[in-house]
Amino acid sequence: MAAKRVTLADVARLAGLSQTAASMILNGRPDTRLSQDAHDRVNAAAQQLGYRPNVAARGLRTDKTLTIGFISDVVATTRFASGLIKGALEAAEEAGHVMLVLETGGEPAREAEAIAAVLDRQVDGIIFATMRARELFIPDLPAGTSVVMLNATNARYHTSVLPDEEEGGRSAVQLLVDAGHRSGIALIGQNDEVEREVFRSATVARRVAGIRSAMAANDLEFFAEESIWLWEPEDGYRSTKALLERGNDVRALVCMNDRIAFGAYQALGEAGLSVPDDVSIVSFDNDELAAYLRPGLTTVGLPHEEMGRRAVELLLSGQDAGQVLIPMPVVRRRSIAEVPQG
Amino acid sequence: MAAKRVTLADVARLAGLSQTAASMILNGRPDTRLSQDAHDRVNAAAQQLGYRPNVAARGLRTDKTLTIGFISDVVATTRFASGLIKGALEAAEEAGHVMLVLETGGEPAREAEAIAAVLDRQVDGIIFATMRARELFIPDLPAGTSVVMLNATNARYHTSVLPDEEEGGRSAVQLLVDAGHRSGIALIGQNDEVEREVFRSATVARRVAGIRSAMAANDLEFFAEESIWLWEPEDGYRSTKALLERGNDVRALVCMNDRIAFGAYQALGEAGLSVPDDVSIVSFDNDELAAYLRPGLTTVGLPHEEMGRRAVELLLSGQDAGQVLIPMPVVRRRSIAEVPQG
DNA sequence: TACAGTTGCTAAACCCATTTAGCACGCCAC
DNA sequence: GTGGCGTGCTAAATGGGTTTAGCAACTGTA
Repeated sequence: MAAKRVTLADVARLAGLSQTAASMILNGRPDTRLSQDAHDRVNAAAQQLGYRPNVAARGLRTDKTLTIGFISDVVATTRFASGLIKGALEAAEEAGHVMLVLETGGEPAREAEAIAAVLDRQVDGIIFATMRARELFIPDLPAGTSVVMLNATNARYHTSVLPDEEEGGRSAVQLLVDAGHRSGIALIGQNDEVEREVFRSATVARRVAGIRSAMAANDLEFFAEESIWLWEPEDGYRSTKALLERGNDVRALVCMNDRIAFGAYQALGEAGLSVPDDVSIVSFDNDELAAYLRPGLTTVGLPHEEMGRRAVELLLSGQDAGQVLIPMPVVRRRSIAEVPQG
Repeated sequence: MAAKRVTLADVARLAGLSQTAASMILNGRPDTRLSQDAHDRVNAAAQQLGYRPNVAARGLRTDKTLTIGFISDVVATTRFASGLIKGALEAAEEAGHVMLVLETGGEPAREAEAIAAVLDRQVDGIIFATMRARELFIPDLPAGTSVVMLNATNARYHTSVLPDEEEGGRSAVQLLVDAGHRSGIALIGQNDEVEREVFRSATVARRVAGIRSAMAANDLEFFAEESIWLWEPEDGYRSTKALLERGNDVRALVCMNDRIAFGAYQALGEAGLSVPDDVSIVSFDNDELAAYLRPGLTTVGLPHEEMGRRAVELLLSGQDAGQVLIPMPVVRRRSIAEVPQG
């Protein structure tokens, strides 16, 4: 970048005052005793020259760079959690900050590099984000570094922002209950028996807990639970197909995410069953898919933007807020049918 | 960020040499006449203290911050073009650079703010990206600012990276031709008659041109062209349904993008027609949707990652490369059936 | 009149690096 | 013995801001 910028010295010179005076006036320092006239001259000069402070130079002295480091595994580069970035970017912009975005692919070596890179640039704080909520191990950071975990947790840094999965799980079941569903409900994507030993993520466990607690509270039971290792459409398709072939009377499906639900739609369609007249479906995430499906999929959404937003706000507020749970919004579309009572 | 870092002065002190010597040695300056012993002592000291230079301080002197500004309308925050960011992020990382990511939502005021913000931080260059390739108007930048347009063009800054849509358009038609399709081919999403006056984007025009040139080269004609204003699944569904209801003998669809194709699958499914046995489909973008569909959708992909990558490489190389066209990869899945000749 | 207290402003240090200019020493040649 | 040169290193300037310490002039009070 060539073409030298206007500096504070230029402003001071034009205003006929010292650099000190110019600095104090432009920063609106309260206790200074500079005259109104001095204020006017400096402001006019700055205006006239189009002066903008050099953030790097200022940061050298003040240790504030108005810059946040956003380090994630694959958040920026996959579509699943890009809402996290969106919310964070917006909140940062509103606070007059800017975000350095780095991705590590979850590799420890790149992660260490990323941390060093943002620290070298004197960021005001770091947000660590993961696509799938999980405990994140991060190397030692200089004492005093502000950190917020986003969709992640960490033993040393307690401030973290997570979706309120337990409540979300309850909401999903409640949608079915409110529509009058009492039997023929299957869970697609999770089977506690089979998955006793697998750890998917801290939040999936909570989602399941919420689902089960709402089922129990309503005296309901799943007549089937299909375990799925990967939560992709293909898997949802196979799983639902297998369930259908076992010949049960399926009336409603709780799918662990929208991609599974997408596969379920495909299997149901092939079997000549219609959503929601024959089978109601409720799911999680509010993936863009959910709106594309016919009929639209009713789902309990991941509040990614709100989470990203809160992470930045917490980071800049500097307080240790512990775990902040963001409510998961219920997005009603047309995949749940009312069941006549009786 | 508290906890003061190790500075060059610390290293110099520990090595028993001047700061000058330490700086020169750590930067590997060639013409210096410092002794091997001095080199060893400085390197050891830096190692021992875990010294990392303060990029901001260095940038103040050298005008290089190893930081790139990435300003886009909605690239980071929607899933459609996040590949652009991914490629750029990777290339930046490989070059030891870091990216400041800002989004403007396409609003001129936010754009001006974004430009000022990255300029205030002395970035080494700026990449302007758009989700839908288009001519982008940007305010005056200081002379000498390095700029690359990504998936966009600009009158003043000529270096831009775009998908090779014309060739991509040809590829799509060629897939059908190679499979033996000669008739019953419809175009979904574009009708030159209707859309004579609408400007979608520079690249859509090229895509269409490529499609038409390949059709002409093979002596083929579309028997129908469905214009669609928005390219969403819902629109693709309606459009295809309308086409089907007109009772033509549809054998193949060229869809302008994967979301339209998604809707086409739904309409075809409802009409009891199977892909690809009854109707073959080829499309564009290689959206993640394409892999979710059953059968998988054959599509000509947007090479977003490669584009992002090239944009960073061009920016850092500093040369004016004009328009760089990145080939669109053909992604073969199962939505095109072979037609028996005769 | 003299001393203290305000008022209005500035010189200089500082942040952390890079870079320019140049010093001190040893050696060689004449 | 001295001018010239190569060797090995450093003091100080620089980049663009913020901040501390303090100066000079004026006002008010005893």
